[in-house]
Amino acid sequence: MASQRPGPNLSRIATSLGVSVATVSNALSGKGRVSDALIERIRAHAAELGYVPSQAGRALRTGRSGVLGLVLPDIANPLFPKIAQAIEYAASAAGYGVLIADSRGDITAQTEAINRLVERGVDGMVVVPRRATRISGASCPVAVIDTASTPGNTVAADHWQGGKEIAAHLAGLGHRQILIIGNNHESNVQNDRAGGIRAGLQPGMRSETLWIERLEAETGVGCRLGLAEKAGQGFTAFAALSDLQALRALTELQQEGISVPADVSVTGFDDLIWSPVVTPSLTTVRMDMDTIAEIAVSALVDRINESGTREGVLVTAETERVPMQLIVRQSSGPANPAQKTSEMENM
Amino acid sequence: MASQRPGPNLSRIATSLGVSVATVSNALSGKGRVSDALIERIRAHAAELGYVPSQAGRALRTGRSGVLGLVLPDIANPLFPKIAQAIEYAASAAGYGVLIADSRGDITAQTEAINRLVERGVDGMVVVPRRATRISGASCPVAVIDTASTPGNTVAADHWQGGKEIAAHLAGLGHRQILIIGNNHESNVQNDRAGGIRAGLQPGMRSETLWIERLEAETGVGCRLGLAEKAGQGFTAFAALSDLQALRALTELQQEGISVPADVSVTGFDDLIWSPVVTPSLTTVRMDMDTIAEIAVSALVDRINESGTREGVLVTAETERVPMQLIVRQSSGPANPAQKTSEMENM
DNA sequence: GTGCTTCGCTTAATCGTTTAAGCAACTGCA
DNA sequence: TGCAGTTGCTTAAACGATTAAGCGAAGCAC
Repeated sequence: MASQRPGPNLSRIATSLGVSVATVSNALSGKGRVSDALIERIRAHAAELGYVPSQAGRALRTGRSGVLGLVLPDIANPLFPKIAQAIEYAASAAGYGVLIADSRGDITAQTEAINRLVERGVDGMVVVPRRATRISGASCPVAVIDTASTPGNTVAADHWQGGKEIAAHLAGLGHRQILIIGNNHESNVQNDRAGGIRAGLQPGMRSETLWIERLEAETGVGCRLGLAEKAGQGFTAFAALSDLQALRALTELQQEGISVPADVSVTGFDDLIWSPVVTPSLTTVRMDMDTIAEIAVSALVDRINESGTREGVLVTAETERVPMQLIVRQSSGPANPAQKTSEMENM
Repeated sequence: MASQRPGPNLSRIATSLGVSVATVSNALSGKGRVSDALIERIRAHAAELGYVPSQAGRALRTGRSGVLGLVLPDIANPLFPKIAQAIEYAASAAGYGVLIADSRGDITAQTEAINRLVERGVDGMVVVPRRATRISGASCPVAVIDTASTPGNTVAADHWQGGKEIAAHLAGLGHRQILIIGNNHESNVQNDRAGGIRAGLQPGMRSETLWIERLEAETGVGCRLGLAEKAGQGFTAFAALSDLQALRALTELQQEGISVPADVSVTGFDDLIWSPVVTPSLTTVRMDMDTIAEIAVSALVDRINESGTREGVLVTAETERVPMQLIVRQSSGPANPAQKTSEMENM
């Protein structure tokens, strides 16, 4: 019934060559004492037979599955592709597989998802936490990717610095009144980004923050953001805390006849897939996901190799903040002098 | 060295209760002959100790890992979140974990990714193939999710029918000249969608197709699509084959002062994350990913359970096409009579 | 009461790998 | 020659689960 694996195993190689399984194992892993000649013969024969070690056998013996878990709790997060891709790449390079667990946005489901991963015997996991959830002690090393201000964060993009880049960019273009557009004021990431923008403002500049979820709670989902009115009040730059909000702002402004970047500028965060192809293409700030993933995975792998005891621990990395990179495109331009003052309110 | 798993195992439960491991195994799986009373005692004790079966041990013995592979070769595909989420959910419901393998868009890497999954001992895999690649015989059951016209396709959204829905919708609004905007003319999915649109046109209607990749090959990446000129030629509806292209069309039109939907209509495909929140919100066609994933996974699981021999086979499902659902939003409206004829060319 | 079946549990083998321990044979040194 | 140390391989015991086979005891029929 239990279909035997098709490929050859150690013992097949061993009998076929007239040696013991232990020798084959040693030869392939390079661990024990085997003569160079025999190592060569064994390796050649293994390759010829297309030998693939059984992860199950190895996992059972070593207590290590060679698999990392990836928990992505935010439903349909547009960053998902980049994160998953980067983590998979880094893990794969380190010889690990990646088991995904999505909790469909549900907070209790996050714990369930983590448990499923643990039951499957992952050696560690990378968690991109939902909002401000604490990771309850899973029984394996955990790396958290969120933002520096999240307690227990392992590594993340330097959202604060990204915000300062945006502020500096807009300041350099002559903007004085900036409307920050965020989605959720409880998000650590968005708060850090907004904080960075505010910290980067120069004397004489002011900002205001619009949280979409709050607005939608009053006015209904998908409502107008009322950006035309804000432009009338003298705001010349709209700094969204994510490209998704930037896109929403951009299209709303365009629809109401306000030209970007001639009349006002719009910026985003994350360099999501559509940012280069919309018109005008979006000025944004990109996170170096590959580096972040590599740091997270190697911190995890280090901890796995070092600790014999399989305790659940939040791992730490040397580099906690990875710089973000400003990508200047068409959606940001010099401040329109006509809108610099508040005279437009009366138009 | 090999850290022993923290939790209790069968033998711990067995000795603790003074019975044999086999009995414990039988009691928990409900397979052998064990008295009801003892089953109850064993289950209770296992639960109390927080027993979690070792997947490694089970996998080794049964030859089944309880893990499915998910191969998503298109780099940063915006559908990734929905697909991964749906597959993970369906697999999880069927008691399987999901191991991801992204091949970063590289075609040879697709084979590598598949091999990595096989080496990790997946019981089967779901492949969303890149372009028109054939899946070379992996040594496990494979379900392909692409489109009906792809050879070996297991299940997919009915892209053709989706196209017809769009055509019918636009026809009903009085549009007569439709510009189909696709990205890649080698994509089976996009061809089916375009074919469906053309098949759905009514007498007196005509369509033209614009492939962005071709245009970009001449004019450069991120170039204008020249939709204003097309509008001048009498096209009143722009039917993109993906929401990404729809977004590109929408923003280009808005930027050039053409109002959507007052002057022209724009539609997309896939109901991607931004579609409801842009202004105007996008009329699109949504695929039922949950159903598709469920069909793919259950076809896979059926095949896994039935076949003792672990051959590589493309599995088939009863339902090959899952209907798509038209989502009418703001970006499509009645055809503007002023643009119906070709008089605008001279304006 | 004898023989047969069924019940309820145990024994033991097995999956494929790793790795500690053991054991010849050989080397080097006195 | 004798003894220690090294080399090169083998033996065997795990890891944790599943499952076929075995085996007393009890139930049942004649």
